[in-house]
Amino acid sequence: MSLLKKRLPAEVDLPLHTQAYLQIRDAILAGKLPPGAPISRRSLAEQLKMSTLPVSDALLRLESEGLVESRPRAGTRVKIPTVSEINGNYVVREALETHSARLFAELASVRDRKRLLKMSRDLDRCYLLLGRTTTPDADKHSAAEKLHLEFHMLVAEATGCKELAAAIERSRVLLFNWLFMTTGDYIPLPPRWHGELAEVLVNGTPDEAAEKMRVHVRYRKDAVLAKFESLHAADQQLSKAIARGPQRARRQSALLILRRD
Amino acid sequence: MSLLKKRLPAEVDLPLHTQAYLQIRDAILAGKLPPGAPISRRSLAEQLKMSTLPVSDALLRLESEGLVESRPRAGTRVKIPTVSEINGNYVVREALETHSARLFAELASVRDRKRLLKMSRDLDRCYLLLGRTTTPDADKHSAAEKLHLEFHMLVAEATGCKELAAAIERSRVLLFNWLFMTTGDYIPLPPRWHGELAEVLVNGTPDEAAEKMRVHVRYRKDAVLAKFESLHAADQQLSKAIARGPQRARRQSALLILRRD
DNA sequence: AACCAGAAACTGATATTCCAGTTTTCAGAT
DNA sequence: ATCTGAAAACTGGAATATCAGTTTCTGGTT
Repeated sequence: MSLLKKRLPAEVDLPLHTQAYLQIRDAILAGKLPPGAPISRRSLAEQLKMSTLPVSDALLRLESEGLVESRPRAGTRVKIPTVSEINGNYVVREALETHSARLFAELASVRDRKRLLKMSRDLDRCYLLLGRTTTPDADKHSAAEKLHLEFHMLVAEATGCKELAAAIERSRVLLFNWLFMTTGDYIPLPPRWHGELAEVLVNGTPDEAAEKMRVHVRYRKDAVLAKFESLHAADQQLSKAIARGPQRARRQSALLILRRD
Repeated sequence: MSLLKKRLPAEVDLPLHTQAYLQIRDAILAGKLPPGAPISRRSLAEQLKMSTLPVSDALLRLESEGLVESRPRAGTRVKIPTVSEINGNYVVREALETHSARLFAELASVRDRKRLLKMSRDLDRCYLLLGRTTTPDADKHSAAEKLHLEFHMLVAEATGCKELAAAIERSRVLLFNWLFMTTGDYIPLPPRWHGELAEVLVNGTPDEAAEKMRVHVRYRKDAVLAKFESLHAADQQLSKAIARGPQRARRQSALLILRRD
């Protein structure tokens, strides 16, 4: 049984290494390949019906983007971030998103401002529902995060600067993946959390927008970091073994859900 | 005659594709492969004494970083940026560097603050000398820009966040390369330009540092953009031909200095 | 049981080879 | 001279095969 779809016909005219990149990336982001999961070029090539060469190209690219880590001649796996890397990611994100917010307040179109307000209401409603459910649902959680991503990308794209939007997306993709590691207990957000943010972005001065966004980005940072630290501590020996260790893990842990077909 | 060094012995234990990446990148940044220069995987592989495969891997990586552009089955060349891309690069850089300045003011060590002040004096002196010379010297220009890069990297590294420093370096490397396209007439800087910046970073509040850095980053932006626009306009048909056109250009222009051995 | 060495299995890296698409060249027609 | 079109040259993409390093397995020793 394969974890991946086989050759979407829609992507048929892209180079194989691009198809491989997109499909592996999607599999990781969808949680089919969770952090720590070993990746075999050969079996992946078989599943994707291509040679190992385009798969290697795709993995090289994913590695340079920080989604995957590889040790020469030993193995490749979905990257398990360190606490320091997560912290660094948040720092970069704060830089990019505060600037994005500033530019949005300065030059977003009326149409985009209205769209942002509407999306903020949807998002708040979505999180509210999520907070009420007794049993944590991974799918709903994932859907909410996807909407959250869309919200921030709307802000970035409304600035009209593609490069800024791309940089923010890169930064967010990593965090998006890592959030699945902590899925289970949900970190609650204040009510109207995004509504208030959108309000300031739409009607506030650029400085106010930037500062509001700064608070927004920082809000989850400490909670996420603390959770990662406790996970790493609880699982110290496994974590250490994995740091330089084998590719094919056979044990499960609170931190990792590893699969071996 | 080869443009590239052949296999540095110091890098001998790195994977070949990494060696290729480093050497090609250095060749581009040193101006041996100027923007627009065609890149042949086969001849490059021969020069580097390896097969085309690691060279392809290296070029794929350089492409994802924006230093090189490739059209399937047509050719690869050092990237010629558009005006919009240069503008986007400046936007991202402003976001990263203002945040870097803010963090520096907040938590840089005394040692790093002193080092920054010293370097700012050296840098100002360097630019002063550059402004006085009658004939523009590409080597001196390059040396000054290298020092300039070091200055900003010191600020970034003193924040203690590796990911932020890496993001700033990526962003700056592109501009560094593009600046060589405009070498010839020098855009003068006010005296004590970096001295004043360093002063605020070292002694000012985080907000003051961020705003000072914002002004600093924006200063050259308009001048650089204007120059690029005029170059593109003056060279419109060639520029257009190149946009989708042939790999091996045989003509020279104000914009491009293309080589064919 | 715990341990250790050697064999087997697997891994990523690389060379070689071939293929199909693009560009260039150049002879022949206008 | 200028245009045209077919062939030649070159390009990047991909498959296959092989190599050397790492990890895992296995069976014998203590």
